[in-house]
Amino acid sequence: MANLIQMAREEIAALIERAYQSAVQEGLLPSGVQVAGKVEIPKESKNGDYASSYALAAAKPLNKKPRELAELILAHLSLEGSGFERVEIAGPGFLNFYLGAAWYGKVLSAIEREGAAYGASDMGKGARVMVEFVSANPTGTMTIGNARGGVLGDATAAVLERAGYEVHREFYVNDAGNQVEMFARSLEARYLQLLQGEGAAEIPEDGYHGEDIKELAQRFFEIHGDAFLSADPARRREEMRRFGLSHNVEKMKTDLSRYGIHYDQWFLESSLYESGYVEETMQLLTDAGHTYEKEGALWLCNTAFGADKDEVLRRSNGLYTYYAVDIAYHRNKFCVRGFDKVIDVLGADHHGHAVRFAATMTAPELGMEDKTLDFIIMQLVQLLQDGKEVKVSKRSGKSITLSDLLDEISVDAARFAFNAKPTNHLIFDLDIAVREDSENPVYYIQYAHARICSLLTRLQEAGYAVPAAEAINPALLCAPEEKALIKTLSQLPEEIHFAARDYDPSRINRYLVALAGDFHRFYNACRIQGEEQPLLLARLKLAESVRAVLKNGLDLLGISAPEAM
RNA sequence: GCGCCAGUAGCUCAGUAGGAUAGAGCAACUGCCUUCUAAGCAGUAGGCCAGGGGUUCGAAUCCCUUCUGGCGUGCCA
Repeated sequence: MANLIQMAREEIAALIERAYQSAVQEGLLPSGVQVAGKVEIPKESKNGDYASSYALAAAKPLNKKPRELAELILAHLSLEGSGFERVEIAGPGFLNFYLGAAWYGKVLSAIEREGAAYGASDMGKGARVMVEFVSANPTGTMTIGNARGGVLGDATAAVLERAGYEVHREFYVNDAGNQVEMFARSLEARYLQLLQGEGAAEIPEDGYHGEDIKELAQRFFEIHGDAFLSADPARRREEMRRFGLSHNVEKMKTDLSRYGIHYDQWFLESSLYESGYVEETMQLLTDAGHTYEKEGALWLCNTAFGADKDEVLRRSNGLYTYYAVDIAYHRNKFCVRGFDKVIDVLGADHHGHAVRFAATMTAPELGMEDKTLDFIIMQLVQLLQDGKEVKVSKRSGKSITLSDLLDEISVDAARFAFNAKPTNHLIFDLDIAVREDSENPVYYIQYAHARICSLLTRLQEAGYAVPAAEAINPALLCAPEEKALIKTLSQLPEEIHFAARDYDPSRINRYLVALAGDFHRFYNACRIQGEEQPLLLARLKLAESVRAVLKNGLDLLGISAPEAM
């Protein structure tokens, strides 16, 4: 699990610390001054492979001019036995370090040795983390927003797994409560309309008016005929509810699976009612004195925990609210199932809920006050077609569903496009996503992979096998394009580390674009076939390493790595 | 009103807990295939990092403030 970048950073920090101590010994600098000089990778390689701002940061506490201090450090700095071959002072006092050839060889060795695990770390130390995502209401079809949430959640989970967490992917099925009741009533109305004409029944005011409800009623009719026409309405609705939910949940499972998303668990909201856990949780809050009754409803005194308003837990009609069940659900995640950390991926329209729920979490009686619940709030997706915004409206039936989308564009393109940026506002341009050409960056990456595969085949036919990392001379890989490429290869572990830390898997997309770009530039500048054997073998090894890392990253994102295009 | 997210090239976006001359991709223009995939590469052009203050050696980045946009502030989920 080599993070060669981090190792290089630590090495530089140690080299400077040693130089500082050595200057102290000679009485040139005061002792005991702790300065955390930052080691960074300069934007331009002419400023070194790594640069330390130590002299800039330490100038004041050491009472020296930055440039002067840098000279002093440099004079006491020994690169003997380090991965660096050269260090110099530049600009206002940066210490710029240049890597030696052996370091480049180490990168290729690490990729070879670690294989598909390259980039992994033990950051999570095996902690059990649940990522709950999509959790679309089973009263309808999944939207573009769910498509984004699916990719974001799945990719975040993948990145956390690679970073050493034990990850559990969960879909929360809202198969109980008010919305489901509305769903059943809407279905019932459509069923009755089907049998007795439009005027026979009316969809409830807050019901579901979409075409999908009509279709579901039609299917129900095809199976049961008019058997439920004269049945007890409560029984009829129960039957239709069950039918509708199971149909919709199956559809979601199918669509998500087609999308490459597989859950460890589909958790039923209804199970929280059945186990009495909702009731128990409410009792807990009531016993603790955190609730009050007002106008026939039971309220949670959430302002006592710092929220901006109180929440209704039980409506005056006796039904529990989403909020109440959500408290029970999160208690279940932490206290029953024992997750160390829980991440909820939510749409921006739920951010208010996230803020208020965080307040509720601090109620000590719930047993979650010291637990980690993180929210990934993604801004809404704006859909663009023919350069114009497509208004998403469930009611008008104009919304584009996840399965519509997958009929239009490849899973690879969708997974890439929805992970193209962090959680902020995303503009999804259908016209670009549909295109299978260079306008679509996913093909840029896949093309690099396919190009290398073809290259490897050609060389194999010519009798050259990919050598072991130990067998090549890394000093031969000295062209700027080769060095840049290897440095980018070395960055995957760091990228995964940051992606896991910040819950930002879109870093991997950007990383892969950069890696593909570095490869294409290398490919253009450096030939392989026809070179002297040592150089040919070194470059062959480099190409194979790039292929492996591209595959590695694409796998992480659930995107295919084609061998030919 | 209050809260959350945002404002960087014509468009879509990066900018790795403050670093050196602000970067990609697309679109535009100019070149590069008799040799490993041109779905590629090289180059040109394109910027008051929304505006204004502050913090310091140094700010797109941190603080304050104004403006603009999206979302939230339901006995909806």
